[in-house]
Amino acid sequence: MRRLDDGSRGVATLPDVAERAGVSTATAARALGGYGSVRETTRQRVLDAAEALGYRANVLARSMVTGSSHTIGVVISDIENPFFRKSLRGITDTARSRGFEVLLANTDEELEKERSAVSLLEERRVDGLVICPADAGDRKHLREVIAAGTPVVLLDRRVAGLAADTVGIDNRKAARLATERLLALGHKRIAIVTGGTPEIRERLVRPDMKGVERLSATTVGSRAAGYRDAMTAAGLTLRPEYLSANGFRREDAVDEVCRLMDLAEPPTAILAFDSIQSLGALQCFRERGIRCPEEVSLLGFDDAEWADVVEPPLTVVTQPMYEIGVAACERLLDRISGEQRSPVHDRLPTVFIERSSLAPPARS
Amino acid sequence: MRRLDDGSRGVATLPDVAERAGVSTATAARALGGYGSVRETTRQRVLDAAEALGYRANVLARSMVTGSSHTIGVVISDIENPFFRKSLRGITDTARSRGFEVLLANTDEELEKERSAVSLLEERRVDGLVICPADAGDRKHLREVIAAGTPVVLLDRRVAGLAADTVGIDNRKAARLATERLLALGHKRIAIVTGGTPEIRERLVRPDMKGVERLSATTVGSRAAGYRDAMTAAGLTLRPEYLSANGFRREDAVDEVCRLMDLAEPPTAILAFDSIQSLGALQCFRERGIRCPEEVSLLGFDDAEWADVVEPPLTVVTQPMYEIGVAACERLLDRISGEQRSPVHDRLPTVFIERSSLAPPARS
DNA sequence: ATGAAAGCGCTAACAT
DNA sequence: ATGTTAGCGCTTTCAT
Repeated sequence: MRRLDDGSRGVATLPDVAERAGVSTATAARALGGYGSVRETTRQRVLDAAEALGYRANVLARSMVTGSSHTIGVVISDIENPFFRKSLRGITDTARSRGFEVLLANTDEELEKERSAVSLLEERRVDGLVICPADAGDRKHLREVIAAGTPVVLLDRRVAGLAADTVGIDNRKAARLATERLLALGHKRIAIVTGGTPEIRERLVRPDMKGVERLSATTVGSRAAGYRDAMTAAGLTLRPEYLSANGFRREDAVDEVCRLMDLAEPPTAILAFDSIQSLGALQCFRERGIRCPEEVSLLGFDDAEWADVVEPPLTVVTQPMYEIGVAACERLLDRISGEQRSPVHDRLPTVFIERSSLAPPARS
Repeated sequence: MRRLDDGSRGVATLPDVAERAGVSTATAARALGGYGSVRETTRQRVLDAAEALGYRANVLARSMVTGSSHTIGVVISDIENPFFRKSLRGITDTARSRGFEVLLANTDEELEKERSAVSLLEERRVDGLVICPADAGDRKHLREVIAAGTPVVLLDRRVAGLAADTVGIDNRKAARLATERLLALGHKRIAIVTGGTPEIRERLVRPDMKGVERLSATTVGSRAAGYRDAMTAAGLTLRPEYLSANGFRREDAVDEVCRLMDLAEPPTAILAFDSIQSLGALQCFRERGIRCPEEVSLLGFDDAEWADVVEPPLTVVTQPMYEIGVAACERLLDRISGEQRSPVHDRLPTVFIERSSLAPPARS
């Protein structure tokens, strides 16, 4: 064991193992790495020596010469969000099963944090990145990392003009279907709680929600477009006051839903764009003593683990969160192992789970 | 930019920057790293060259020579568990603010996965580890990594005889207090849903729960001991059928709580050892049409984000999950930067949050 | 203040 | 089948 005296950790290195086994480092490396050819007896000798010394390969050193760190970076906005958390699990499970480790970074939807995360991960020479890009703003850093040759796959949100694979769902269709369900129940006053930023709100409230589908925040944009499609197809006029985008946090949603319910003509149904927003709506109902679904129906995106245990049990459109993570990671790993093709956009199917938060509108 | 032609990524290296700036690599390194001494004009020239080439330091190479990867490994059982995920957020936030990255591994409470996770993280030369050790079994791998000189801090669970810092709460006291609250309400038939394994169950059901406090699964053990302390202090006899340990997953908890409620003399109050168990209990109540708290009271550990929105809103004993993560990470980082002291066991305070899932026992 | 040169621990030609 | 050797990109003495 080398350098035990100079204060450093007493870790055995390849030369140590080689010496003990009485072979060259090359042979030791071959035996340990299971490549090239080594006589069986030699291999055994090396393995024994490694075992005896408690040898652990230094993956960093290996990465330096092979140029591959066998690490992927995951950049998501918030691990607290059920969507990302479950996707992350899909990513890590897949990565590990293929011998990759995962470096994690939270951005809290802040562009600056996203930039620094990407930068730090680049410095660590990750072999690729799974990113859920911040909703708006400059995408230079993403363009650069792709240009530098690092494969990137986008999770959940699509970014126009970026040469990266994308994995998510068909948001526009899912939102349209969800809205149609509400419409079929007889609802006409349907509000959306998007969790978007104030800037997004400005786009939402343009006449006829024109151009929302081209919002940089593609998830919100697409879902909003799906909502608009269904509403206009039903011959309904869009009310700007039913289009909410007040921030992605739960408190924001509580405030927003309360505002909605305080309207002279409150909505009879609410479509919440993610589980945090649903939770906010539920909290508002509880605080105000508003009965759901008698007074207002609630339809949410994402089947959080608590969705069937709240009051009322929540009817949801669920995305295959874990599978989205798996698919994203697989796409990435394929690219890393050299697959060449133009960017693909995977759209996984959603599922409608009927529970008890929907009812026809009350006669008023 | 080197090797752009041989197919590798077009990343600039230190020599590239040095060449362009017309200095040696040593000077370039000094300018970039901000150490040693460099003339101001030289430094500027190097910085400009780096900027122009889009130079990103290769942290791996740096690690090789410095011996520090500025990375910590986090080994937890399941990121889906609110406790771990909030702790993880505390860990990552703290690590990042001090310039460290986080490598994540899930173990699903499986010892084998824990072993391999620790091993893989060691190979990556993490500077330290935050581990929530599997509940039972052999701890050789932990002992070894500590012996090899890698600092380790234990999250949530304590392991007897391991020279590692621990960060968690005073589980025994928290459980005793929780049980006393139930007792004060008049409950005598109080069950615990621990989420432990069948092996743990065997220890639980020994006469008078003797020796539970010495269980290898220290969280369950300590909490069970706290429960026992309160029950015996109140002069109550322990009923083995009220001591449940059927697995940590939600379905396990559902089954177990249903079994409890099917007893000839079902408990009038249940103490759930984590939020997953609480969720399971709630689901059982819902499926069986059991009214809570009228027919049975439920007191849970951990304040999950849904706790105030379920029916009934859940009364809980909450651990400062985020703060536990922060403290664990800080302990670890201090050790990494050379702090020497005998292992400490931080016990952060718990908070009791009164909501609506507790009531006096029904007259029967 | 700056440069030359020796590694960190490993892999990968190229020899033998 | 095995050994020799030259790096991977960086930091760090030791000179100058």
